[in-house]
Amino acid sequence: MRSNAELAYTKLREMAVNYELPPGSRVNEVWLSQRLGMSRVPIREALNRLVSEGLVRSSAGIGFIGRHVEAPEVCELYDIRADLEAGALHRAAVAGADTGGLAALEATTKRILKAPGRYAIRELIAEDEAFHMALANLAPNPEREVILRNVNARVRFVRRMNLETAVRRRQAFEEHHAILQALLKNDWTSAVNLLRSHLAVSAEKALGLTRAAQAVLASRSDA
Amino acid sequence: MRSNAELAYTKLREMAVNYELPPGSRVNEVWLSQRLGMSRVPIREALNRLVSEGLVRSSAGIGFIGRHVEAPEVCELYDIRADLEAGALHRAAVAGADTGGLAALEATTKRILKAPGRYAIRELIAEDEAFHMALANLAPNPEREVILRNVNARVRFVRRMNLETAVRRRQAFEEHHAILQALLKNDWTSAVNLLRSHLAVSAEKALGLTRAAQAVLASRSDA
DNA sequence: TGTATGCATACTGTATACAGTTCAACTGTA
DNA sequence: TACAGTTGAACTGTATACAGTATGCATACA
Repeated sequence: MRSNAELAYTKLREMAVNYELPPGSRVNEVWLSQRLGMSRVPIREALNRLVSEGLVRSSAGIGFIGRHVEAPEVCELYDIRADLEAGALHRAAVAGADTGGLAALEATTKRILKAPGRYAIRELIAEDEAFHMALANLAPNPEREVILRNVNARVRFVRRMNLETAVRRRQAFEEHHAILQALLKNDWTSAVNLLRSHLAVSAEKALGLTRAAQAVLASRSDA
Repeated sequence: MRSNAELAYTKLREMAVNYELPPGSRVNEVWLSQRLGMSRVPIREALNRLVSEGLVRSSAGIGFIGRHVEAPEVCELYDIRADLEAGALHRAAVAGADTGGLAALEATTKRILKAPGRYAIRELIAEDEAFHMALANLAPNPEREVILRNVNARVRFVRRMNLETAVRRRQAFEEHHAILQALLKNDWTSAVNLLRSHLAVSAEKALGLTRAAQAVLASRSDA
């Protein structure tokens, strides 16, 4: 039986990732407490964890504050992501990691490329993140995985906007395919270079979407 | 006036960094509450934040547990550190960052190299961390800085053991000096390579010290 | 009409209480 | 002597209460 604090953490983390905690404003603890059917204490415990994860802000005397889409933050997180993912792939190359396990990933990528338009955005996001995590985990490092999962969560909103058009979907998964082709040929140098380029394009697109993301959130709070 | 939760966070974080919370055992909340002169609530709020920062463990029904020195974790954190720091320096190179501000760092490094034995270990640790952070911040990225500060805190204990001998001190700061020399000549390629080598050596030394660190902690708990 | 002030309400931070759980110490038995 | 079961103290998770603070709103004044 999970504790109330754990339940609160799961729910509030999901809300924070999706910008459902009021961006730039105080998070109303009493309202959340009624909404989640528990006292404020486990909610505050969960919010404290989310503060350390960069998913909620806090301010003395004010309490907890919903995070906002910030272009500099998106940029910084994509840079971190690029350095950790490319670094991991380079480490896998140096270690001569077995790439056989990527065949399943290649099959999935091909299946998506056949008809990118018929996939739910949330499935594509999941596949996108799984692809990148699988590559990084060719050089296993649980601590790096924790950081990447956090970075993924924090940029998921703009990343998903980046995959809303068929054009961008096709481009992204074709780039995945090219990376996988290189890896399956054990052409590590090409794979690392292709990954870096892919991440640079993704960062540029995501950054370009921060204004649109902010507009979406603004219209939500007007409603 | 800082809140009790903030005071608790500062104090408990310091204790966690120094392995003063019982490694592998339950953290006694009542004892801490008496010790810090406040109720358990702000202490639990602080401990929750430290859980998300990897400085404390938690287990359902058991509560909070002090972290241990783990060789795999040290290794993983050093890999992350290497990828982020080298990545940052590479970004600074690409951006043609101004290295003029490093002259002060070079002066400090030279001063330490004159008589490494006369410095308190805590000063050397601070200078070591400041050196690396200054290099990383040649390509400013506040989110990366947060991660690096956390990684530094988590490996500080073994890192400090690595600087307890004059031999290792001299070696480390000579490597700093070489990196700075390359940077002041705008030889970015050499600087990145020297930094990578330096970090690899540091990782190896730190990893070699995990057993000794574990022994130190074991003898503490026997006392 | 705009701004300042006062007040009431809502909210935060945290102390305390309590039900349920964990664990160390003890006892009985093989 | 070792081990399983029991017991009770200590501990955790969290609900509730409350003092202090933030904020929104109403009123007064320039």
